[in-house]
Amino acid sequence: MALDRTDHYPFREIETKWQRVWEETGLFRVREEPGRPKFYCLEMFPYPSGRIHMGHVRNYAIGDAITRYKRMRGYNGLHPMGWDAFGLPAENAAIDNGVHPAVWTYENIATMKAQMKALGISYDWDREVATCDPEYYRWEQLIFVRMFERGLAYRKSARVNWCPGCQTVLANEQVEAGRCWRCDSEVVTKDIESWYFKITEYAEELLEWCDRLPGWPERVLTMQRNWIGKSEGAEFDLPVAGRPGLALRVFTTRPDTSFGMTYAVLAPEHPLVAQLITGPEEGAAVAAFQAEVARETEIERLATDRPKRGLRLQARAVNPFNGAELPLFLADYVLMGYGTGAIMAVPGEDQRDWDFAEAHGLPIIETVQRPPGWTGQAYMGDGVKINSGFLDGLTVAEAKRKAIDWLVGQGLGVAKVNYRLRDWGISRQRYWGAPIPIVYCPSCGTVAERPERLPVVLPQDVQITGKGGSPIADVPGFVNTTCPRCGGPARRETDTMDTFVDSSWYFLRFCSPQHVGGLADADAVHYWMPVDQYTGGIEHAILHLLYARFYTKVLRDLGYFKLDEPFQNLFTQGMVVKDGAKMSKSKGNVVSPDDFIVTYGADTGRVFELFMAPPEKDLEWSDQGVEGAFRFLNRVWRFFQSHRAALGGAAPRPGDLSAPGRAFRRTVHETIRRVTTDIEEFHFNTAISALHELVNATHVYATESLDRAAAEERASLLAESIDTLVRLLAPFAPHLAEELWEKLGRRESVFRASWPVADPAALERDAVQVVVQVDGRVRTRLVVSPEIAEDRLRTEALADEKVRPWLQAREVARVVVVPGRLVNIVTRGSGTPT
RNA sequence: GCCGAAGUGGCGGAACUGGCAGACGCGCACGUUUGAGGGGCGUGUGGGGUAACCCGUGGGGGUUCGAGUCCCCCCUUCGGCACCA
Repeated sequence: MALDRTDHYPFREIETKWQRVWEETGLFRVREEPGRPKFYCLEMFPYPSGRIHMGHVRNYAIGDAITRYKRMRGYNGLHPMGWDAFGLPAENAAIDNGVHPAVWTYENIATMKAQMKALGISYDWDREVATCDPEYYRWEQLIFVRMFERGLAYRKSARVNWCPGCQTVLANEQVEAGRCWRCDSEVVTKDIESWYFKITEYAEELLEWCDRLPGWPERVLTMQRNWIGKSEGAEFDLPVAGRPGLALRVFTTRPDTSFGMTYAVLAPEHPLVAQLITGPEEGAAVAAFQAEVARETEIERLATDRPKRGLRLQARAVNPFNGAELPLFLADYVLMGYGTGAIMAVPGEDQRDWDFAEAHGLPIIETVQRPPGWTGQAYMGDGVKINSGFLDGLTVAEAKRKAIDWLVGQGLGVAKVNYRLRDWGISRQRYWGAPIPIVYCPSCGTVAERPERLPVVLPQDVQITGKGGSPIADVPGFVNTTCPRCGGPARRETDTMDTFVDSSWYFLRFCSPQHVGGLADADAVHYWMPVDQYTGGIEHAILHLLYARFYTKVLRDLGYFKLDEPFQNLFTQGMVVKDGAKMSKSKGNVVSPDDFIVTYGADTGRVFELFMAPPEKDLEWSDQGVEGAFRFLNRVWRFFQSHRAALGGAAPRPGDLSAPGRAFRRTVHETIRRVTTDIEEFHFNTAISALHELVNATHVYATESLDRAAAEERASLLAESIDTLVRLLAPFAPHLAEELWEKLGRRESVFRASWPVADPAALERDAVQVVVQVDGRVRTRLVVSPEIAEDRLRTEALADEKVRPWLQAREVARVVVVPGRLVNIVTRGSGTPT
C-alpha cells in the first residue's frame, strides 16, 4: 500500500537546496594539501549507456558514504567521477538510429550527470573526464608511443570472429550461437594483424603483488592468480621418428611422469602440422579436422562434458627418456595459445589424457604408486615413482628435479616457467575508440607518431554502417599523412584501442585532470595515489583490475610515477536484483532512479540500498523496504520538529547524571562506537540499524515520565543525542542531515563538522546481565556488578532459586564461569527437577 | 567437471574471538488517534504447549561444559572458470 505522502518531510526542497549550496560553495572541490592526510575514494566510472540504474546508485551510495565519513574524520577526500565514453554501443546506436556516436555519447553523459547530481553524490565535478575527449586520449596515445618504443606494444597476427555478411570483425558479444547478431551469417575465424601489449612481461610481478594487497578481497586475488596461471616445469623436444632435425617442443609441469607418456598431441593449428603430413590423403583429413576444430569456440574445446576430438597422424614421436616411439595426434583439447601448443600425454597421471587414451584405445602406464584401492582414473597425487627408469623410488618432487637435471644435462631441454596469461590484444577495427598513433611508411616501415603531433584526432565526419572495415579507413584526410620520420607520404593505422586501455589509467588523470604537460602531474599523483578505496562490481575482478595494475607498473617503469599498485583497498559490491533476476529492460523489472527520486528522494534511496543487505551481497529490490527507509527518515524529521524547542542547556555532566540519564547517554555513545566500526568494516546495514535504535531510544527517553531532577537534565542529553544522530546520519542521508544541522543553528556544513567520538566513561556499565545455564540450558539470568569476583558469581548462581531445583539429586561436576557473560553448571547424576 | 561463496522466522537480514539464536527493518494481528481512509502512536509476533517446559540456524555424524559459528560426510542454491599440459 503506497503512502499518502501529504505528510512527509519536504525532501524535494531540502535536496534541491543542499545540492545547490554544495555546488555554490564548492564543498567537494579539493586540491593537494601536503601534510594533510588524503583519502582517494573511487567508484568505477560508468559507460554512458543512457541512464543510470539502481546498481549504479548502490555503487555511488557506498562510495559517497565512505567519502563523507572520511571527510568528517579530517581527511582531504578526493571523490571524482568521469565517463568511460568510447565503446561499441555508441556505434550500434549510430547504425540503428543514424545518430553520431559522439552526439549519442555526450547526450547520455548529460543525462547521467544530471541524475548523479540529483542523487547528491559528493563528486568534485571540476575533475570530470570523458575518455572520448581528445585531451584525454592524447595522453593515452603518448603512453602507447612510449610503450612501442620500449617494445611493450607490438604487432602480430590475431584470430578474430569474422562475419562474411557484414565483412567485419565481431566482438564476442556480437556472436550469438555462432552467428552474427546483426545479419545472422555464420561467423568464421580469421587471422588479422593486431596490436598487442606485452602484459606477459609483467606476469611474475602481477602475481607476486597479489600477496601484497591485503585490502583486496581474497576471492578476487584468487581469480587474478588463476588467470595469470603460473606453472613450473620443463620444456623439451620430442624428436619425430625418422625425420632428423624435426622435433615437437613440449611443455610439461610433470617431467617426472615422462616415462609414462604413451602418445603426444599437437594443437590442430600448430605450424609443424604441415611438415608432418605424408601425402594428399592425410592432408585432406588434416584440413577437414582443422576446419572442424576451427568451428569450435575455445569454451567448447575446453568443456569437460564433451568427448575430446582427435586425429591420429602417420608420423610418430620419440620419447627421449627411453627411446619409445609414440603415436602422434592432433586434438582439440590442446590449444596453440598456451605453452608450446604441443604436449606429451601421460594418461596415468593426467585425467584429460586418461579420457583421450580410453577413447582411442591407447595404453596407460602408471608412474606413481597408487594408494590402495585407486582405480579407474588418473592419479595426480604424490607417491613413489615406479616404471620410471632412473627415477624409480623417488617422490614426485624429487623426480621432477632429477628429470629436469637429466634433460638439461643431455642438452634436450630446460626448466621452464609458464604463464597462462596471454598478451593483451588492443586493436579494434572500430570507429568509436582512440586511434592507435602509428604510421606505416613505405620507406621507414612502422613508425610511432611524434608526441608533438598528438593527439591523432578521431575524424568526426564518417559513415557508420556496421559493414566493412573501420569507418576511418574511408576518410582520406585521416589515412593519408606524412611519415613522422622521413616526412614522405604515409598511411595511418586505422585500428582504434580497446576501451579497457582507456580505463586503465583514468584514476591517474583524476589527480590532475586539466594537466597539459603530460598524462598527470607527478606531484598530484604522488599526493593522491594510490586510490584508498576502489568500489565496483565483481564482473571486473579480472580484466579491468589486472590491466589497471599492469598499466600502473608500466608507467612506473617508463619513469612517470613512483607507484607500484593503483588500488590500496578494493570492495566488490553485489548486484541489485528484482524478483530474483538482474534488472534489465528485457525482463521489464527495471526501477528507475528518476521516478524514485521524485517519489521518495535521494536520501531514501541511499538509505534503502545501504540498509537492506550487506553491500557485498546481492540486493533484492523491495518496494516495502523502500517505504521502510522513507518512514525512518520521516520519523527522524518529525522527532526533530517536535523536540527542537526542548533542546539545549549545559553539556551533560557525566559524573552526576541520574540513572535513566546515564543509561540513555550510554546508548548514545554505544551508537557512536557501533556506527563507526560498522562503517570501517563496510557493514552499512548494521550501522543504519544502530541509528534506528538510537532514534527509538531517544524517542522513548524524550517521552517517558521522569522525576524532576532527571527531567531537568533531559534537555541537555537530548541535545547531545540529536547532535550525534545528525552527524552519524550524514554519510547515509546527507541532505536531511545537512538540513537538520542548519536547524540546530550551525553555520558550517555538517561535512566540515567532526565525526563524534564515543566517551569511554559513558560506555561504562554499572551492572551486567549474566546468563546462568545448567548443563548448557539457560535457567536464569543474574544482574551483577561487572567487577564481581568469579567465585562470588559462582556461589550466587548455585544458590539461585531458579537454579536449585535443577540440581536436586544431581552432583555438580564442574562450573564454567565466563566473566561478564555466563555461568554454566555441569551436573552428573539421574535426578530430575520436581 | 573444477574452484569459490552461501543455506538462519512469513520476508530482507543480525549474532564480537565457540557463550542468551532471530538485533534492526518489512509483513501481519490487536489497540489507540481520526468523520473515514491513509498516516501517526502503542502492544504483540520462530514452532509446539493452559503451563512448567520442550523443539528449533539445509540433512546426518563428531569435537566441546557449551556449536548458526569448529571438523567430517551429504544435499541445495548462487557466482567464477581455463581440459592450461
